[in-house]
Amino acid sequence: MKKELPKAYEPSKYEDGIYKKWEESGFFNPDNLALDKKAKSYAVSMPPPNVTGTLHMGHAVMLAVEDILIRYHRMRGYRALWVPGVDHAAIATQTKVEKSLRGEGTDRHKLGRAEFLARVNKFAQESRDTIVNQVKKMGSSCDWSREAYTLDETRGRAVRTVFKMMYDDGLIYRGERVVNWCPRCRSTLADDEVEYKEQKAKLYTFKYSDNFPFTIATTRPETKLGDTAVAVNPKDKRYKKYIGKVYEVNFCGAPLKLKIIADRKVDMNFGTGALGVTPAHSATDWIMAEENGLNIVKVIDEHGNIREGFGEFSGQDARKAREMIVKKLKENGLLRKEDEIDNNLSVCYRCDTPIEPLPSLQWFINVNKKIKSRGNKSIKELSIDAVKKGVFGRDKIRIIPERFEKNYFHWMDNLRDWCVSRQIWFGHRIPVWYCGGRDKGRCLPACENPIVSAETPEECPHCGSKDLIQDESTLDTWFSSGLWTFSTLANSPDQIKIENDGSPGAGKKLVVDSEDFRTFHPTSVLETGYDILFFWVARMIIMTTYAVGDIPFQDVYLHGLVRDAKGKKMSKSLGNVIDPLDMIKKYGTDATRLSMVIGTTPGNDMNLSEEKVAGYRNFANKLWNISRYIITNSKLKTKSAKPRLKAQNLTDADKWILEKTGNLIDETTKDLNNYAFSQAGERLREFTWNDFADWYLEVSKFEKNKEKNAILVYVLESLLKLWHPFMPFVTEKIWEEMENDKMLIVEEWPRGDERLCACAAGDNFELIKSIITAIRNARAENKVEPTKKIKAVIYAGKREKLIESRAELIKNLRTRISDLEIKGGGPKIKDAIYVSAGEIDIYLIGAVDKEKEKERIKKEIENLEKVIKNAKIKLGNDEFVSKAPEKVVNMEKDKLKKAESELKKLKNN
RNA sequence: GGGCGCAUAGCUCAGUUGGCUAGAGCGUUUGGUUUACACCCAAAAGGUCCUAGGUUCGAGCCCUAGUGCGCCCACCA
Repeated sequence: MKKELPKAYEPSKYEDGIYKKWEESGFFNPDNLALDKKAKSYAVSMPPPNVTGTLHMGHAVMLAVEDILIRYHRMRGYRALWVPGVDHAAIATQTKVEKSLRGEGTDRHKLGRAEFLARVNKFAQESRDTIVNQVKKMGSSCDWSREAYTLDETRGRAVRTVFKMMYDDGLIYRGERVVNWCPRCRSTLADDEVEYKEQKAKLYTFKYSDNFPFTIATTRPETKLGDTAVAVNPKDKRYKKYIGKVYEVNFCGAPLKLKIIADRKVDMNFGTGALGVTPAHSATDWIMAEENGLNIVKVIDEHGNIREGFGEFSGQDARKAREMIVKKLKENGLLRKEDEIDNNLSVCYRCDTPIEPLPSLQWFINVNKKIKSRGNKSIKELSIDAVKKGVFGRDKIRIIPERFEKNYFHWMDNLRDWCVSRQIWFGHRIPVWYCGGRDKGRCLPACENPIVSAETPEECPHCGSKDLIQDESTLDTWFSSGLWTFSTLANSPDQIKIENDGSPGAGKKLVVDSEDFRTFHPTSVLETGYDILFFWVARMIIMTTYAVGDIPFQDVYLHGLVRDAKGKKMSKSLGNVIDPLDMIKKYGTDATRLSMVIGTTPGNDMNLSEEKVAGYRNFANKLWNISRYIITNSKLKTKSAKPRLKAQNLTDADKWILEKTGNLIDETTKDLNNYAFSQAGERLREFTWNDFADWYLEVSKFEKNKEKNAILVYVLESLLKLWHPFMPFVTEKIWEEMENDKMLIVEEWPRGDERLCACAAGDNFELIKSIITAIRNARAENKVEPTKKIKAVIYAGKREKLIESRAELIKNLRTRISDLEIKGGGPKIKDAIYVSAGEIDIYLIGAVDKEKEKERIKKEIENLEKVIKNAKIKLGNDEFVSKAPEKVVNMEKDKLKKAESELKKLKNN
C-alpha cells in the first residue's frame, strides 16, 4: 500500500478538478443529500455581488465565511442551502456602461431606452459570468441550480407584488419633496447614497437690497433668487423686532417677497445669525416653508441650470450664475464680506458630482404609517422590534457583534420616508401606469388615479382605454435586494402570491408557494460587511417583516473591511488593491480563505498582507506533508472510521494525542457554533502543527506499537474533517488520496464524545515532553555541538518506571543522547549540565560550558525567585486567602511549593 | 454636534463570566540536513497591556476622566 505523493502541495494542479467533482456530485444542492425527513434546515442567502465587474477582497471574506458555515452544517447533517446570485446594482451598473459609451462618443439618450438597456444587459451578463467563475474559484459550495438575479423575472414579480401591497396599504405614495438630485446621473439619490466631502467654500455676507434691514450669509448666492423668507433664531435679540414683517426687495433684478420668520434651528453664531430660506433647494428650508406656509420658488432645474424667468441668469449653470450674482452684488455695494469657511459638500456616491437639492415628484415609502395587519405597527416599529424583542413569535434577530445593534437602532429611530424612485433606465420599472385617456379628456376624474399592478395591465380599468403609459422611473436597487431572502426561494414567478393573512385587520401577506420557502425561510444567518448594515440588512428586515410577516433571518454576522497591510482602505487610485484571484493563483484558495478568517474578529477591519497569505500556503503544505507521511507509511486498508483500541496497548503518547483530539473536536464545534472562526482556526493550526506534527508524528517514528497505525489515520482523518470547512481543497484532495469512497464534503462531522478509548492521558506524556524540551534547551544554551552525542543521567524519583519505559523517545527526539541512565536518585554530579523538569533531575555529562551554564542557571533562578515572591505576597495576604476561591488559593500554594523545590535543587547543583 | 469602536512584542493581531511568570503568526537572533515537509526542524530574545484615578483579596479585562487614531450618522445656511 505504498503510495507516492508529490513533495509540495500545488493548489493550482487540483483545485479546479476538485470543484468540478463537487459540482458533479450534486451535493451543493441539499435535495441530493442523503438526509432523513427530520433533518433540520440551514440556509444562507449569498449577498449578491454587483454586476459591475469583478470580485474584490470583501467578497472573498464573505465567501470564505459563508462557505465555512455551509460546509460545517452540511457535515453536521443539516439540509444546508446556500443560494447564490448577483445584484443588478441599478445606478452603479448604468454609470459604468454610460462611461464606456462616452468613450465611444455616444450616450444613452442618443441610443434610446431600448438599445441602451440591451447594452447594459449585455454588460451585466458578462459581468455575471466573470463573477460566477470567481465565486467558484473561492471554492464556494453554493447551489447553482438556484442561482438568482435581482432583475430576473421571478424577482421582478416579487418586486411588483410588494410594491402593489404597499400601495394598497397606503405605504407607498407619490409626493413632492426636496430630494438629493444628481445632475449628472439625472436621478434622485437616497439619503445614504449621498457622500460628504470636506472642502473650502466661500461664505458671502450681503444685503438683498438697500431697503432690507440687515445682512444674511450664504455659500450659494444663486439660490437666493428663490428665497421666500428669512429665518432668525427666536431668542436672537438683534432680530426680534423684525419677526413677522414682510419685505419686498429687488434682488439682482428678481423681485422677492421675504417674510421674517423665527426658527429654533437657526444658529445665532453662524454668519449673521440670519438665514435666507430657499424652500426649493434645501431640505431644511422646505420643512420651514411647510411650517410657515411659505411660497416655493424653484430656481434650479434638473440639469443644474437656472430656470426660466430669472432674466440674464436663466439657462446659466448654477456655478456661473453664482459668479454673476456675486459680481452684481459687488457692483451695487451690497456685498459686505467674503469669508473662507470649511464646508461639507454633498456629492453623489457614484460619480462625485455635487448634489443639487431639488423639489421633485417621487415615490416614497411611508415608514411611520401604522399597519393594521402587523399589530398596528409601522414598518419602522416592526423593524426595531424584530431586533429588540422579536416579532411574529420568532426569537429576536441576533446581530454579531452585538454592538452593531446600537447602530441599527439609532439608524432606525432616525429613519425618514424612503424615496424609492430613481430616474435611471436600468432597473425595475415602477409598476404604475397612467391612463392615456385622461389627457384626451375622456373619463375624468377616475382616470386620474394611477393603475398599480403586479402584472402589466391591458387596459384602463376605469375607461377601458388601451392607451396606457408606464411611469418612467425605476426603483431603488435596494428595493429588490430588500426582498432577497424570500424572493430567491421562489422557483418561478407564479409562486409569488398575495394571501389573506387571517389577521383581525384582514391584512394581506406575501406568500411564496414553494417547498424551498417552506423549508428554508426564514434563513439561518445573513453574513455581510458591516458597511451595508443600513443599505441592505435593515432594508431586508423592513421589507420582509412587512410583506411576509416574518423575519428574513435569525442571525446577522457582520465581517470587517479588508484593508491593506498598513491599514489603508484598498482602492484602485492608491494602487494598493490585492486581488483575491492573484492570491489564489499564487498561494491557493485554501491559503487565501484562511487569511480571510484567522486573525480577525467580527465587525473589526483586517489588514491583509501578501505575507499572511503566504504563511497559510505554508500551512496547507504542512498538512499535505503530514498526510504524505502517514499515507506512505501506514496501512490505510486497516483503517475504519472508529477503530477499536485496547487501553492496555496504548502508550502515554497515544492517550495524550487521543485525549487532545477529543477536546479539539469539542472546542472546534463550539467555536463554529459561536461564529468564532478565528479561534477555531488558530486552535486547529496549533494542534495540527505543534501537537500532531511536531510531537506525535515524531514520537511515532521511535515508538512502535500495535495501535499506532490506526491512531495516526484516525487523528489525521479527524483533522481533515475539522479543517474541511476552512480549507476544502487540500482536505478533499488528501481525503481522496486516502482511498475513501465517500467525498469529504459529505462526511459526518466528528463527535468529541465518541472517544477512541475511555482512558485518561494524565500528565505522563507531558512529563516526557518537558524532559525532552529541557534537554534540548540546555544543549542549545550551552552551545553543545549539534552533532555531539552526550550522556545523560536522570534521577526520576517516583517516575522511574515511566521514564525508563520512554527512554527511546528521550534519547532520540532531537536530544542526541547516546547513553541514558535512569535511576531513582543519587548524588549530584559535578561538571555536568543540570536541568530539572518538575521533580525530575537531569544531568548532561561531557558537554558543559561552565560560563554558559552559570548564566543559564542564574537566569532560571531569577525566574523562580520572581514566581516565589509573587506567590508569597499573595498567600501572605489574609484577605486573598479568605476571599479568593479555594481553587485559586490552592493553585497558588502548589505553584509556590514547586518553585521552591526547584529553586532548592538549582542552588544545590 | 450625536453615536460607535480601537490602543497589548519590531509588524499583524488573540486574550470568552476579573485568577498569568500576558499568548500566536510574521519578522529578528543562534544553531541545524533528521523516516513527511527549507513552504522545514530545534532553541532563544523581545511587553510600563496608551495615561491618570477608582472598584476589588486580585484588573490587560470592570468604572470614571484624559490623550491619540479610526469609522458611522446628522449637518453648516
